[in-house]
Amino acid sequence: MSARAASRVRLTGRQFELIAKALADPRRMALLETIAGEAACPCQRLRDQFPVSKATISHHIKELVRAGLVEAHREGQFLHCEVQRDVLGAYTAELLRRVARVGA
Amino acid sequence: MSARAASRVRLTGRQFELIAKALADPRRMALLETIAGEAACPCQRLRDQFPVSKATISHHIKELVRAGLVEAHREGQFLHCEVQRDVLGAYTAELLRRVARVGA
DNA sequence: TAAAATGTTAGATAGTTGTAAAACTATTGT
DNA sequence: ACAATAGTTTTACAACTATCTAACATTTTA
Repeated sequence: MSARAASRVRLTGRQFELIAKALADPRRMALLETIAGEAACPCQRLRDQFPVSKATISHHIKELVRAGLVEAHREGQFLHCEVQRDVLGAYTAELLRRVARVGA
Repeated sequence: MSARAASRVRLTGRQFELIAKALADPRRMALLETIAGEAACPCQRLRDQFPVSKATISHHIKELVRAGLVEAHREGQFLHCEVQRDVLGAYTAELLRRVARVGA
């Protein structure tokens, strides 16, 4: 099902770039992994697990949302973050497509 | 076969980071795509297609090799570059694994 | 209302990096 | 040997970015 879902997502060239950059920072990648480990992860839980300021977390979340890898919605004072696996799937598919074997 | 080949490659955490960073720059990504489009691409062909100095091309190639995405071997005065699709496959597999659905 | 908790924004700083010019090495051709 | 070609390395610089502190807005709780 995840492969079919990924094929439904259409990435623009710009989004492809944003995703690649978002994934390039190790800390941000780690944050994404933590978000992926929870159904709906509030930012505060991220602060408990990483030795970074809340400003930095906020910044990284913004980049992940901008890339489309994460969706965030407020619930009162909390910001719930949810990973978008279909977008990541579309990225890996496009990545492999761009480097596909010639004439195959 | 490409999926089986990818599963044979084992990425260290360090290499995972290097690959992510190597893919993050649009120009370097474009170079990788061009390399992938040829059986064995000499650097000079890259210079013809991109408006960058040879120093810059050399630098990007070095990063791609460092990440393991490209293998290069000299043949006389030429440097032939070849994309390592199994490494890229291992990267995408590891990426999806790290963000896999919980308990699935 | 006051205080506490959660997250955002603005500004500053330190580190990283993409780029080119220039000097260099190494190979090929005349 | 000389010149031309292919690529590397060094150095320098401008742009970007991860990070923090401090001030702010918003929501919950006492």
